[in-house]
Amino acid sequence: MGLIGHGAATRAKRPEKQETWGGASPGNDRIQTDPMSWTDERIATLKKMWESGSTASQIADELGGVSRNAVIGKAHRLGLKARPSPVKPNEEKPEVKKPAAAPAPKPAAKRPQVAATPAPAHTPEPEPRPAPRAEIPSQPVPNPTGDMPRIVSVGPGGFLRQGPGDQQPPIPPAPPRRLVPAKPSPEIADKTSLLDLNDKVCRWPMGHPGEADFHFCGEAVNPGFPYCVEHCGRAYQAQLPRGARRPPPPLPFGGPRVR
DNA sequence: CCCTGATTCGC
DNA sequence: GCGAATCAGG
Repeated sequence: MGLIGHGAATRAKRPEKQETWGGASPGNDRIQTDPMSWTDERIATLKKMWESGSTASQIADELGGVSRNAVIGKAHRLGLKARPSPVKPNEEKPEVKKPAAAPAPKPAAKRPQVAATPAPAHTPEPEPRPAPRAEIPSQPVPNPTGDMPRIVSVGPGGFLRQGPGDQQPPIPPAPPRRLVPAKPSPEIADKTSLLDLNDKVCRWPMGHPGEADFHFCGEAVNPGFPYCVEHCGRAYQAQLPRGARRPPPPLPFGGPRVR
């Protein structure tokens, strides 16, 4: 006794999103009705974007009519999951508590969650972690003494450039992507691997670091450049003036929705 | 504070 | 099955 069930006292109600398609005016038949159920297409888009690394918010915004929670819930129901989640590194650590400090029983009476989770605390899954993977050197460029003659090369874009040393590559060409736990699938048989790199072959990364088939271009370099002619055209681009930002990332999703 | 995803639980 | 409410880490 003595325990008075004080409901949510300071719990501010924060309806994440209560989008109501108020636009559904009477007489408006034809077009899809409110249900907005998870059609196959919507699910497909959800999957695609989810696996693509898009955030739940973006997916929800793209799909429209659904909250990000709905997206997350659906994704989990679909069996999707596993993405860098801010909260969920839970890994039972054996013997890390102090016997003297006591278990420090947490009241945790914040909410009647009825958890009742026995939590066996058994982790019979050692899961052997593969050794760390070598990283790509940003710019190994052995370029030793300045014995390199001043070569003026012409890029595909018709640009002129001095030899290395006068200028450094402006932007790193490696598109940052989701890192994966390194798969043991050396499918890079005839591919140019990290060890195959030298100043004669193109260092343009193909794929994403950490992936099984990650390798390098390996084509003959454009004289004076770390990349071949083709990739020079991608690595060295004129700086666009402010205001002319470049937001055109490939949109491989099913429905190119324009807003 | 914002963001994120995970989870719970009423519907 | 769905998703708001809530939790929790960055």
